[in-house]
Amino acid sequence: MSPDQDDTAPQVRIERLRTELERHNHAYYVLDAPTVPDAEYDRLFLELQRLEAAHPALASPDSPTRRVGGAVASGFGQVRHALPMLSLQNAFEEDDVLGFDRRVREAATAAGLDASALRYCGELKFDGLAISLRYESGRFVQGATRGDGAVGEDVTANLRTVRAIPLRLDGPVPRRLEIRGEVLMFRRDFERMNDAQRARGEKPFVNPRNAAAGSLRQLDPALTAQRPLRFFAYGLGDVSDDLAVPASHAALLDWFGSLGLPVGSHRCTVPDVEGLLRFYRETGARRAALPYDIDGVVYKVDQREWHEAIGYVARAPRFAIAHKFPAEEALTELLDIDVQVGRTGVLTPVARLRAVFVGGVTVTNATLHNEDELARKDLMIGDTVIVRRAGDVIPEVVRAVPEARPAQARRFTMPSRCPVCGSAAVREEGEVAWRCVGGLYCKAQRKQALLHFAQRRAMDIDGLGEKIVEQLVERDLVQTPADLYRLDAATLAGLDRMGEKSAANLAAAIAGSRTVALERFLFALGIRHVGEEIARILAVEFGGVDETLDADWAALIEAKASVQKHNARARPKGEPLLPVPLEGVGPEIMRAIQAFAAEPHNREVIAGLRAAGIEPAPPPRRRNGADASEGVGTGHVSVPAAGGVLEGRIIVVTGTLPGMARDEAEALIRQHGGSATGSVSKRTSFVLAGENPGSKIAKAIELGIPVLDLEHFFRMIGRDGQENS
DNA sequence: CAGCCTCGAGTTCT
DNA sequence: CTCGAGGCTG
Repeated sequence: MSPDQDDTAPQVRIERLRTELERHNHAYYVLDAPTVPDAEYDRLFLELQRLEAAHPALASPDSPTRRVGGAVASGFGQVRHALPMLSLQNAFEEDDVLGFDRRVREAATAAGLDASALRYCGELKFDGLAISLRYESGRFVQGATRGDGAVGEDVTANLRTVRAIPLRLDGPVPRRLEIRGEVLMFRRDFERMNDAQRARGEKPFVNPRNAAAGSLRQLDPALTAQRPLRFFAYGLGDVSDDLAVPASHAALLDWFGSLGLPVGSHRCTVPDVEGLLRFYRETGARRAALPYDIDGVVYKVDQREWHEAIGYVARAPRFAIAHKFPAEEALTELLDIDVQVGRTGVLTPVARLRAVFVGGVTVTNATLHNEDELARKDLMIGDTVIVRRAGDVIPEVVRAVPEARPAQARRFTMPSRCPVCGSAAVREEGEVAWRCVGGLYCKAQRKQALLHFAQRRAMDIDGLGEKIVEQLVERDLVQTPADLYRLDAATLAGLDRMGEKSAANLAAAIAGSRTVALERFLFALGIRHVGEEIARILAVEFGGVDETLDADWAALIEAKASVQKHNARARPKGEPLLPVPLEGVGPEIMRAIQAFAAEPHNREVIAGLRAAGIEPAPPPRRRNGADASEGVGTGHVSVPAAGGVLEGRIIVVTGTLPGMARDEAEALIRQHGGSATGSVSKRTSFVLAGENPGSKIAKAIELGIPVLDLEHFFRMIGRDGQENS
């Protein structure tokens, strides 16, 4: 370089500034110990920016100046993870942790390892977003969200702006190195950001987690750059070689630290499960003092080389588990109890609560289920109550705090009249629920009936949601489902929150729903006790709407009872077993259909629907013998195929399947001759589990029922995995 | 009649 | 997801 430019050529000065700024970033964001005043940092930063602007040839994507954000993305590309980002099994009770320890030791022993040498590493479970960072030759090249575990979104440009993420790693590292960790926001940063947000008249975020997620998904990286995001590394993804990588998990975290990656400060290495539980309790006690939110702790087998040997259950590693803190509870006031009217007229008491922040969201409503439940909890309006987010989602009023009951607290009684239509409300003998007897005269029931009719699993009228139905009923534009087909786009466009375009779309959706499978149509009618399953049975048995409604139900009830009596009798003489008519449909359901069919109003509605051009397509003809399906197959009907690989298997689907809706999976199961049910029991053949499976997994493990993931399932039905675009 | 097993129905918030 | 209740089995 030219010797006349002081002692520092721009190239050298730029490099020095970059190194120094990164060092300050590291001190501030990773070590939490600032080394220079902010003003000094800003001065250096500005100098670097100027130099880079003056020497474009010296620009580099890993310069700290790039952290302010580059070009605006028009969407996020997809990144297939070289190694899938698995989710962890959850433990809620100590017993679950003991079970985890037992399984780890069994698996280790079975793999020929000395279980007495086992160590565990305990660390915090950050409440943020899991991401994966790819470094090539120590340089940050790509970052992706977890997505469904297999494919995530490319958020490289946004992650570049996160100052806690080093753009270069410090030290010898594998040529290709993938770091897994969590992006999150510190509580104090979150508060400050929200204050600013409010000051600008913008909507504040609900909690640090949502703020972090929202910030990371900004299309403009410059916006992300202004958000105070942090990062903690906790795991390893794909690596090109193992040479520099430590053998224990605890050492791995230390190594991350030495490379310049932030790692959680609280962790432990212990020889046994007692040590883990101690760590859990200590962490729980310190939780509020941490600067960020955590939702539990994570335990991992410390010996990394044991991990593969210990193996995986379904999509989750068996060598690690997340021990969650109990559902967060909060105190609030029971302001009032409202009564909602459901599709079948059931009156449901709903608690109106003083807004309270619990488990990461603001809760204002909670169902109180029914009169008995209310009595059990002995709630009075005005009570201070404990609210919990049960099962991770649905808020629940746990109980009242009796000491805090004010003198003017009021007792609540179920109304004897429907709050919507004023009809009588009755509670049938032996039932828990009060019901409005108003039927379709009741606007609440009419609305719910329409919503049920339009729902995806019924007529699938896209765009006919609560808001629209509300207006259609209130303006008397629609009384019955048949009226829907008389609406035109112009009328629809006259509704609030409806433009020309959406009105046209809705009109098209309504018209398009006229071709429908018979079982969906029968389900859509909303006959009491007739859900999807019973509707399917009826469709297969009767093959038509009239055939179903005009059947001699009284005779069928009789016939079924006598056949069952006959079959139940001892038959030593080899008396033949009679085929049971309508298996799964008992007297109660039959009476409900009979009552529906006998109601002239229902017949009128059906006639109206038919006049509107609705022609439910029957499922393939039922075979009397055992011949193969010659059926032309009217299309989207899923009757169990005889002879499929899954014939006779009962399968339960739980969790989110990567790249596939739950219904699709269930349809697939039926296509291959299996049956899909909703609850795990001894009869269940196996459970098909996706991401974040629910309690069904626990039940399956308890009953010793196999758990498969989508890949295994595909293999089982002889279809290759990833065929979705 | 008791004890499963399923299905139906209702629900919260983003 | 959870609860209630109908259907079926022993």
